[in-house]
Amino acid sequence: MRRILVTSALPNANGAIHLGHLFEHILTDIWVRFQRMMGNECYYVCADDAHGTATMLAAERLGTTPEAMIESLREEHADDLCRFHVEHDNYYSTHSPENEQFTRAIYERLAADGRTFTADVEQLYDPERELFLADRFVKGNCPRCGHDDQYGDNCQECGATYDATELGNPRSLLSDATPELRSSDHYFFDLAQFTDFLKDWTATDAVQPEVTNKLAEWLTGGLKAWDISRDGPYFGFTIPGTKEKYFYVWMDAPVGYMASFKNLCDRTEGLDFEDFWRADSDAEVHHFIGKDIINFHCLFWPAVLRGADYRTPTKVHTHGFITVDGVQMSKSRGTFINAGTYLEHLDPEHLRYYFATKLAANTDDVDIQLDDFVQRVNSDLVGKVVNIASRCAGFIHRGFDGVLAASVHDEQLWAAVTDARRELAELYERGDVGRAVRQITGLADRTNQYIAAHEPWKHVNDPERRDEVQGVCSLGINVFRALAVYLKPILPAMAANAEAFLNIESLAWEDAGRPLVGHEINRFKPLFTRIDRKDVDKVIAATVAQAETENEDESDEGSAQVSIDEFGKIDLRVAKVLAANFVDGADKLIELRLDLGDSQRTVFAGVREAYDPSTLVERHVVVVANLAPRKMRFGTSEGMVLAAGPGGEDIFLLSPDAGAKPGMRVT
RNA sequence: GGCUGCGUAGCUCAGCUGGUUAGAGCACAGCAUUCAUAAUGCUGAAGUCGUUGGUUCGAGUCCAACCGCAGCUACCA
Repeated sequence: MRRILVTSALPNANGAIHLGHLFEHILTDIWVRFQRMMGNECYYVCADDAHGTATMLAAERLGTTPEAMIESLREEHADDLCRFHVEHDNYYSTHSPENEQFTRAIYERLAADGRTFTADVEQLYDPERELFLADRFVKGNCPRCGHDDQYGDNCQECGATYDATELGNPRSLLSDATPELRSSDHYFFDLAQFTDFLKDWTATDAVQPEVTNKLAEWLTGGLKAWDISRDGPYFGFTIPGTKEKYFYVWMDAPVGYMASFKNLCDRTEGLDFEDFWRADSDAEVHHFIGKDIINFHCLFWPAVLRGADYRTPTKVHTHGFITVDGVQMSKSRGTFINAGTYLEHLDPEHLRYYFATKLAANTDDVDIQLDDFVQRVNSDLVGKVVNIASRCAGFIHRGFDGVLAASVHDEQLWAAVTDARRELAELYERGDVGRAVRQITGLADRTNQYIAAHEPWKHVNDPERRDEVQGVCSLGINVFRALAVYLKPILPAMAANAEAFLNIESLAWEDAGRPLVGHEINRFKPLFTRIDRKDVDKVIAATVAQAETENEDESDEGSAQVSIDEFGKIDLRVAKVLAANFVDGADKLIELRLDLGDSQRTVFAGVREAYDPSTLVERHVVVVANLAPRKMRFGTSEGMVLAAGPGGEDIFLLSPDAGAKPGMRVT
């Protein structure tokens, strides 16, 4: 039996849990649940990352203390994640006595062994707020291209990277004051001492190959010393032997993994911290992180552990980012979806399943396509997997008093299902969950084919074929049970419903290898509900509404409004319909030939249910003339005709009043 | 700019160390079916595998350049 400690990256204590956090915690949780099903001893800890200037400033703005603010957020975060069935053994905070103790002890060990040094650093200082300014709190002119309004680390316009002290006309974002250059002693961790160790370590399978490649960039370029101190005022832990020097948040954040685990050990009988963390521990430590923080987890963190004589991570599992419908999550688009908003309208397992279908052991970004989300859940889970149980259960109850057959009707099908558990276990272990899901739905397909081929509904009243009907439907139920086992790491609540239906104890992985025979099952009740696209739209609308309220408070950035310039980019024109035709093979589209005055073009419009083509010819419509052409199944659409209404039969095309001519700009 | 990764049917993706007519699911069309949460089955249509050049008897698969997308570029959490 393996002993495994698992962590997800620590959410910041400065905002709600959103889709990005959910992705990481759900994929970690799937792995953890799988390990537990395999009989391994697996602990999963996390915490809020509480420290930093941002926390301090946010608390100040709210008129409260950082401690009060982070504690209420911690509770909210833990609750949100719990409601998505993410099963942490401990959800702690980096602002904890354990963490302070570990961080200081690690630092003292590093300092005693000559792994640290101090040096003078010149930094911008806000004389009004009386604090040193991190790069994100300074703006000025880019030293290379001179562009205004650039942050202190790199230029959005020309891509240059530079030091904040190089900015022209710098100003503090906190006070608008002009920062002064001040020098201060900083404490450094001498990362370069660990270069050889890191070269070896990053080349092992402790990290994915593409991560190894990426890290080689830093390793061959020469590692710089890592500045681990910040000047006060700062919300964090003070560095031993100093006044007003604090550990940089990234110094104590990963130590927070240890602290959270220590806190768990202290209240768990028989669980020993040192068993997992001493240098020669044979337990495993797995970190799940996003690709934005690989340098912290694959360079700094292993080096710090090594230098402090702790064990290094067994594996760092790096994943990509979440996008929604192809673009980054955005508050104004309504795709910066918070956990709480989602839960008001949708089932957490819908999201768990959809994420699972997208999971692979690589660092590619994952795109959530809202239509795809609805379809996959409805057709895969409800239409295929759960449907097997649903269609078989009735026969077993009506004809056989709810008792399953005494033997397996089709050994070949059962073997395929049961043999899959070995490969599926490998896929879960590797994190190739999407592939596992595809195999599972493939088995469901095969089983639906099998049931259709034997047509139990035809033979159920034929006394001679009663045994066959019972056999077929019993095997269907058994396959469903095996699939519920395979899906249990992803869908724990659905699995629990299945257990109740099947009248069995908690499903274990090896149950997929043992059929239920001569067993009485309970009546079937829907185990899983389908998604209504309208509920997805409600989540989007609620998120947009939130963004708008936030904008009223601080109309800083990310406004849901568009500027006149942005509106001006959209070229709306009056067009005359020259021809309109049905499209062969399409039941929603009409192909329109439009006259835009100086040009003609073809546009496909989804208005067939509402309009007869012949009534459209000669009428004027409003068209988006500079919309990127879109290739569709029946041809390329070169624009979009504007219409109002929810769709279907309720579509109403816009028209200009009499006198408008084709080609006229709509403004 | 440098680096990492990605670019295969309308959409999501498989295609391992290069080898016969490029696969699956969703969506779409037709047919069948009615046991099932309008679920299921069968059939079909759909791709110059980002572009160009190269290596090879043979390349989606290897190499180069280019184009596009995403991310990183160390005190932003």
